[in-house]
Amino acid sequence: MSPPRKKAPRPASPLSQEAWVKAAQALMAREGVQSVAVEPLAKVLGVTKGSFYWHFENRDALIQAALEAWEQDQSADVVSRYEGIPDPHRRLRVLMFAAFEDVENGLLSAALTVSSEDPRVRPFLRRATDRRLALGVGAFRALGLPEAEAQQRALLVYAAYTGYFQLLRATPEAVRAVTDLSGYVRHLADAVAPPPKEIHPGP
Amino acid sequence: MSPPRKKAPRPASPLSQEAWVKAAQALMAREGVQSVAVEPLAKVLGVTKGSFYWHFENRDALIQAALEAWEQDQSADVVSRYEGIPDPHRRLRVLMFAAFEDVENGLLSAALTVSSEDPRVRPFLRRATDRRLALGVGAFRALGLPEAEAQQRALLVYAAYTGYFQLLRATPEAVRAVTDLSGYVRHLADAVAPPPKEIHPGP
DNA sequence: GGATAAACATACGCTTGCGTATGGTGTCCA
DNA sequence: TGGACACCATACGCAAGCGTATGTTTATCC
Repeated sequence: MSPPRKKAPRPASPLSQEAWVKAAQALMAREGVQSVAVEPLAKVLGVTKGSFYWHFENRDALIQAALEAWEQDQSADVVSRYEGIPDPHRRLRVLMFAAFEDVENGLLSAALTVSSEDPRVRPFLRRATDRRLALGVGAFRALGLPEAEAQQRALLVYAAYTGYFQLLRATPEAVRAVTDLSGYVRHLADAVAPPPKEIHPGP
Repeated sequence: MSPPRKKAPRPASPLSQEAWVKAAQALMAREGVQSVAVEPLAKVLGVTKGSFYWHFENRDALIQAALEAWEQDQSADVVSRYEGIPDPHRRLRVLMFAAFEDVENGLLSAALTVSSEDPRVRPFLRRATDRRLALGVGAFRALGLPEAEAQQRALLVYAAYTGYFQLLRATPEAVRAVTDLSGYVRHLADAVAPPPKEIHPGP
């Protein structure tokens, strides 16, 4: 017989909040925040609205939760993982390649950028952009570039990043014509921080 | 006397189709295709739905007309204007600077990219992307670069372009921290096609 | 100066989606 | 074994938008 434990009050297969959040994120990644509707989501999960309004206060709460989960993953992922690399030059390149290789995250960021007019999304997007740009500026400053120059290059790299995934999202056929992604990134990296020769710092 | 024509019965200040199209474009530029709704638009224009459904078959017809007008402006604008410049190097730079300086157009393109999931928008976006990328590839090929390399650089430039306006649209505060736009573009141009020294053509 | 038609307004039915209220299960635990 | 409670279904009211049907105004032509 199974021991009469006090815990495990899961009846059969009860939906958790997390299931709703994940489904919401998947929808957001494909069609933006506006498309996150309660009833269609419920249909996808095989339940009705009754379930949803048990787990969440309202539609806004779900969207908020989905955005917060995204932000959590973000900061846990990139920010802390490349601080360890001592050589600033290598750190920058590793950072860039890793960013471009994480297609899923790139596409979701692009999808969020899409919904930037939404007042719920805006603060999250703002923080993410600031964090990423600051990371880039820090990397270029570590290379000896002055602040203004570092900002410029960081913006260039980030625009190339966000633009790439935006294009991949909007017109994937056009992007896939360029088969060599790593060549693309390498060219970008070489352009903003030439690797073989020495760097000439500001005056 | 005027000939007994059947035409020209303009009463006082009747709304034209164009007024609806322009209003629709303005809305699209700010909040995407989904936000182009008939009744709110009518309220903005100071009329009711009755007017709209006299001028247009339905909502789709308006969206289609707005997209076609946009495409018309597009191809009439850039494509034919820079074909005249003989020096390929100068042509590329002029093209880039002009593109980045046309903020309005850049933002509208970004807004359309936003609605890329919409089946009505997709073909227009596809054609625009193809046209622009082809323009870039042509410019780089004229510089003597091989096809693959030219495609890579064109994609890089276009991603930097679309990403810049995407960022300007989504988080303008973060972008405006970098005050020197022309410096940004110049750096990008120098990176993909160094101006002062000679270019080394392919083998 | 009355018919005609352009350019609207008004009113209706319909669908989608939000939020609420309330009823119906199963499980756990005393 | 019978509450208690977590989890979900059903049913309702409500608002926004689409599209249609039909009135209403106004200029123009004869």
